[in-house]
Amino acid sequence: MKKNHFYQKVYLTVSKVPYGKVATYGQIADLIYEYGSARQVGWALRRLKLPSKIPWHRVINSRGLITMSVSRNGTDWMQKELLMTEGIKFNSEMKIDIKKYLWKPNETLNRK
DNA sequence: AGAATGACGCTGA
DNA sequence: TTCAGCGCCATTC
Repeated sequence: MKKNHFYQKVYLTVSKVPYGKVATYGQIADLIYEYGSARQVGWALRRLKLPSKIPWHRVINSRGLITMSVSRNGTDWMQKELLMTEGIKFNSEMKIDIKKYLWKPNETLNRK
């Protein structure tokens, strides 16, 4: 893959998400690829093989939900387990308080 | 090369 | 606020 550079940036950005925080696909996409390519972030994580040093479980959709998909071979529920381990509380609908846990790249990441 | 798919997001109802 | 529809774009068939 020639565009492996794209994935590297995704992994790098995701790695910067601090413990107990979450980021959305759109947020990551906006940081590395400009607005509009949120889906490609999902592709990058899908290619990621486990176990991985990348905190991929901290990446969720804008609704504050874990995107469930049969294509993930069951890694979706694993994500929930990992997030709970980080102290993130889930709602009755497996929904988290994204307003509280959303990562702020502005403060955590060094300004560009 | 063309069409379908997908770990998403935004807007409108 | 929640649900459905349309749009984006790289990867895969």
